[in-house]
Amino acid sequence: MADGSSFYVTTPIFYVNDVPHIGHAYTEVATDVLARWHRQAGDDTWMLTGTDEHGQKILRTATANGVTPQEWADRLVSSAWLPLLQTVNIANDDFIRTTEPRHEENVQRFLQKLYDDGHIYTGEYEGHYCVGCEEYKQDADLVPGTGEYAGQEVCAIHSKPVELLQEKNYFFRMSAFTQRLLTLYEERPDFVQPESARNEVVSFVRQGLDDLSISRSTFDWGVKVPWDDSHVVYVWFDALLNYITAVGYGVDEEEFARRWPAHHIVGKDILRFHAVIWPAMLMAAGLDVPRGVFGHGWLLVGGEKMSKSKLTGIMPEHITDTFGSDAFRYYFLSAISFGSDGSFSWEDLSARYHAELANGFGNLASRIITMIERYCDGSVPSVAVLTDADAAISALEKTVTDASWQAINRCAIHEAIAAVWELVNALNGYLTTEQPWMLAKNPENRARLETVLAVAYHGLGTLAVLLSPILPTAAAKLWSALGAAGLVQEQRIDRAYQWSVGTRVAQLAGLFPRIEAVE
RNA sequence: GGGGCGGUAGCUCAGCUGGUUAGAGCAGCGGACUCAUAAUCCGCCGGUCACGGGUUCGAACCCCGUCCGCCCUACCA
Repeated sequence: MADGSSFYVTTPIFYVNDVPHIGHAYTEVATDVLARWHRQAGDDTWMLTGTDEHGQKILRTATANGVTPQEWADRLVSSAWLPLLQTVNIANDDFIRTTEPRHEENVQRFLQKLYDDGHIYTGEYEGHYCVGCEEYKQDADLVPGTGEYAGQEVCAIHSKPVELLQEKNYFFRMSAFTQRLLTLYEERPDFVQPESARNEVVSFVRQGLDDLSISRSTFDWGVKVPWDDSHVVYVWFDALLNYITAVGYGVDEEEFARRWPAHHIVGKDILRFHAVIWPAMLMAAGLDVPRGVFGHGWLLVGGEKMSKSKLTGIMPEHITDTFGSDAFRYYFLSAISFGSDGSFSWEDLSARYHAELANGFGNLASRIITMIERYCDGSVPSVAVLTDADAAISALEKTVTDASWQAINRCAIHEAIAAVWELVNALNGYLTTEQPWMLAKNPENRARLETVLAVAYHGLGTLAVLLSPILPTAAAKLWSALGAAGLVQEQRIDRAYQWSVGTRVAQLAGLFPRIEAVE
């Protein structure tokens, strides 16, 4: 059960130069559902998201567009990234930008401490640098170029030439933490989830870690290295620190102690930064490592991974404009086992929308509310004598409440939804079996009719509470149609079946109307 | 080269440390019902569990090998 303890959960901060696609929205939605669920269970919850705004790529794009990098970042944050949160209905508690003083100042504070404590040294680095990747590439990462770059070695990811750079760099002695990291993975098997992601990380660290170059002097769009302002901090080193600068690191010890450590939800492509580099940085600074790092899978479109660099992404609005934000949230979290890759297709989305949301849940709500209006004049009925069938519904309400909460505690979002859906299906079956419309034809069956409708009504309310994190809009509409008091998101989800019934139902517009033509 | 993950009904996927006739959802087919968003409920159809060996009383699950897909990592150059 929830005990009011701290639950701090983060998304990665997104690189503002990218265009938001459904992969970004997927990460946001998954994290938001975990946060909403914990919040609704009474945990001291905090959800953080934000944007990563430094680095050479942004500087170059801004210059090409004739504006300062700060102006460029401002523009993208307001035109693309904040709207994304609205599009998929994210209830984040904070939004951090790496260009904010609260971040930059404390990145410097963190770095200075590592420097003072001997974790940083001066070195020389030479290598092939890919501007697109913001990192030096190994030879193996290079492939022969084609087309206009024929004859040159190009980055395998961006298919653009790399640059041979040599610079004085400051290095973080990450190699010194190899053993401590392995011990961490050993002692806390769930530190990296899922299992497949953990295996990758462990085998990587077992090969031994190199020290990490953490500064750049070839451009200046970044956080200044405090003891050498001719260098700026490497963008990843800078970015990772958002997780602590956003909750008071260095300035508000009370807040920091209350929130940290966090659960990090990330795409598996950036797992290593979060499961290796980041804990090593924290160890060096004498801070707690995260509670856990969960690497979710990729969305596959036509069997291929969506790529942020190659713009094969689908915009979230394409989906929400037709199906709504609730459907977006439901679809990606129920259809994909959280942690695995998942296939997206319009056909599958449409099929699941109609089968599960429209015909399953939406229609269930509609038939129950309508019958109470028609047979009870809208007045919420109460139970008389309970049959086994009635008791089975009540028992199931508790079962799925417990099962879904347990699943959420394992980050098994899809399992939580599947558990709740057992109640949706059971209630549809219950109505078919009990046939309240038949009972209504004979006044002698009045008590039984009211009992059946009361049981169904109660189950529907439990669904509203349980589905609130996933379908916040629909759940709120349903809650109000049920005539229940307060806001649905304020109802304790870990005991959803104990909600307080209302006295009168109100008309309910279709929660998930059928959608006839899909592009 | 080393390593990881995966290859299960038309589609998307479950199948924990091996144990009776391999499961679900969707799609398809048939029936019941009418409160409801032409919705719901029931039943049926449907698989040589990538392939070849092996271990075992018994393997989708363990071992060896092969093929295919994706990913991580190295190196020769």
